[in-house]
Amino acid sequence: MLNPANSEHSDSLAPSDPSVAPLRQAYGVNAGAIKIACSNCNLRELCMPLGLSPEELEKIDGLVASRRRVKRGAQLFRQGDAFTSLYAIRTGFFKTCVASEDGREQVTGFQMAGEVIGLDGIVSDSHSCNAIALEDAEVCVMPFDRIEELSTQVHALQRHVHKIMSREIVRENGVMLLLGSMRAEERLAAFLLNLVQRLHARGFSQSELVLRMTREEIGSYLGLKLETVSRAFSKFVDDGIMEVKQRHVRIVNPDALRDIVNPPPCV
Amino acid sequence: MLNPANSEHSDSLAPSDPSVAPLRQAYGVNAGAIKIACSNCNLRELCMPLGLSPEELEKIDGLVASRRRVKRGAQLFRQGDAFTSLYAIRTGFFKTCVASEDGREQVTGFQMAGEVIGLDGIVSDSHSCNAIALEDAEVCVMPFDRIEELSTQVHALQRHVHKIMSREIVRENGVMLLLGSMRAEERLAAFLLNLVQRLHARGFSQSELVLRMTREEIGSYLGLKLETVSRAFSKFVDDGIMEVKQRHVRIVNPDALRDIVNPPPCV
DNA sequence: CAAAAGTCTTGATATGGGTCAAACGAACAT
DNA sequence: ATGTTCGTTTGACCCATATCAAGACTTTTG
Repeated sequence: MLNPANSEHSDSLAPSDPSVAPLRQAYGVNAGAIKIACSNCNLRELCMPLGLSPEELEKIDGLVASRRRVKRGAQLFRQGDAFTSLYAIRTGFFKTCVASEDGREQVTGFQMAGEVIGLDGIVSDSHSCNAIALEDAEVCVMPFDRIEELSTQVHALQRHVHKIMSREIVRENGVMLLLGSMRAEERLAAFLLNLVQRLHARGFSQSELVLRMTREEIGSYLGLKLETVSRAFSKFVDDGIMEVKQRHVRIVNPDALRDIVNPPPCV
Repeated sequence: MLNPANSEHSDSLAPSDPSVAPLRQAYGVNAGAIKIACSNCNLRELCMPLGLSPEELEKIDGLVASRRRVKRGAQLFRQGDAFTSLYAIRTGFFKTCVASEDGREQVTGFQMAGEVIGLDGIVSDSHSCNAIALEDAEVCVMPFDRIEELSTQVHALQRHVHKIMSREIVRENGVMLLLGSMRAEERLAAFLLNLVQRLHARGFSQSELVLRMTREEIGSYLGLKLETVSRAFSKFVDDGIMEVKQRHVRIVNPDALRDIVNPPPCV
């Protein structure tokens, strides 16, 4: 059975940082006084390149100018804001969305710890989408001119920036495939599989997750109405593929979910 | 009236290159013998950064390792190919598309002269989509390791690469909005307006264009079936918004087309 | 604690676009 | 020139999802 009552702590997307906590105790300082340094951060392998030399690591430590807390519902940046920095998510969960002139809104992505947002702003020096925290969040602010400066010195960083942008392009290709050619249940199945896969990579369960977004936000992302999303969830429950209680989801039969996205060849 | 018969030359996406032609004559050499150099290329302002110093320009000239011709229907690269280079389109017209395991295909973009393709390959060192020429084409092959090497020396190039990738991300955001929230006629209107706008930036007509892709390919890009695309065209013709004869399109009432994409506020 | 606002589920009905089918026209090969 | 293939248009019908509506549950606010 799902037990939503006790999961608010364990399913947090912001596991306490074991690499920092001991330091904090040893020197008896508070979080604010600790130098902001990627070399100390347990998310480093998610947002930063691997295999850096000690010297390179030291340079990289200068990348993060500051940290910024964003309350649930607040905007990290909005359409039209001047672009200055990329943001690496330390804790919390975001959505990015674009709005057309006549008010239609489209969620373009959901981002979690270790992922980088703000890439949309580079091309025109101003952001073309909104980034909104879906739960209290903290981000590392990385001024883009510093990134560009350091990229010329640390080749692995340059590589990494290129890969992050390319990954986003490939991700959006996948969403286009989803929006252009999949049916409602296929879309939701693909979405859920993607979410658990990313959460699993961060040490969470492969089968259980807590959605941080509403049915309407899921629907916007998937090009569906909230009622359709709700019905698809109900269908999955009826078919014994998952248990759903509000935003708590447990995937009982992941293979069935995969088969929905990629129907097995009719033998 | 549309006159398809005489437009095969004038509407080519590959205007002859006036900056190269005189050189060719002066030295009595053929195209192959001319040094491949962006500094000579009239598309430079489309694929390369502006405001380079003479020294920087000279360095940039080393970027293009070779040119490659791609026949209509042939693939420049395909899903799974090793990633080595980005390609700047000199002449011709491409589509990029992704395919899911079960054979569904989604056109992710149409690219024309001056645009760069191949960015999808950076993240995993192998391409995740197919690039197919929709008419005989020629591309400049830019080995990506050279790009990264030069980027560390020429700041404007680094900037430029970042902007090109960001632009692609923003474009795909727009397609997601289109696929997620627009109706068939809105999608086609938005698509046509985008096409003429890009063609106009290359010196072609604002109102007349020749489609290089089939109804089916348009439909795949827009998340519609070819019959729906055809019906939307017919509707536009009925409403006097455009004239359509096969792939030749003349936009008679661009304002009406814009109103379809962005309905004017009900006063 | 109660009221209010927000979120989710479910049912009934409507509709935009998909599917199937047929015919036409253009391009191409024999 | 003539048959063949491919792309396009159009009609008839159908279905997946949208829309509208009501009620239940949850969270927030006073």
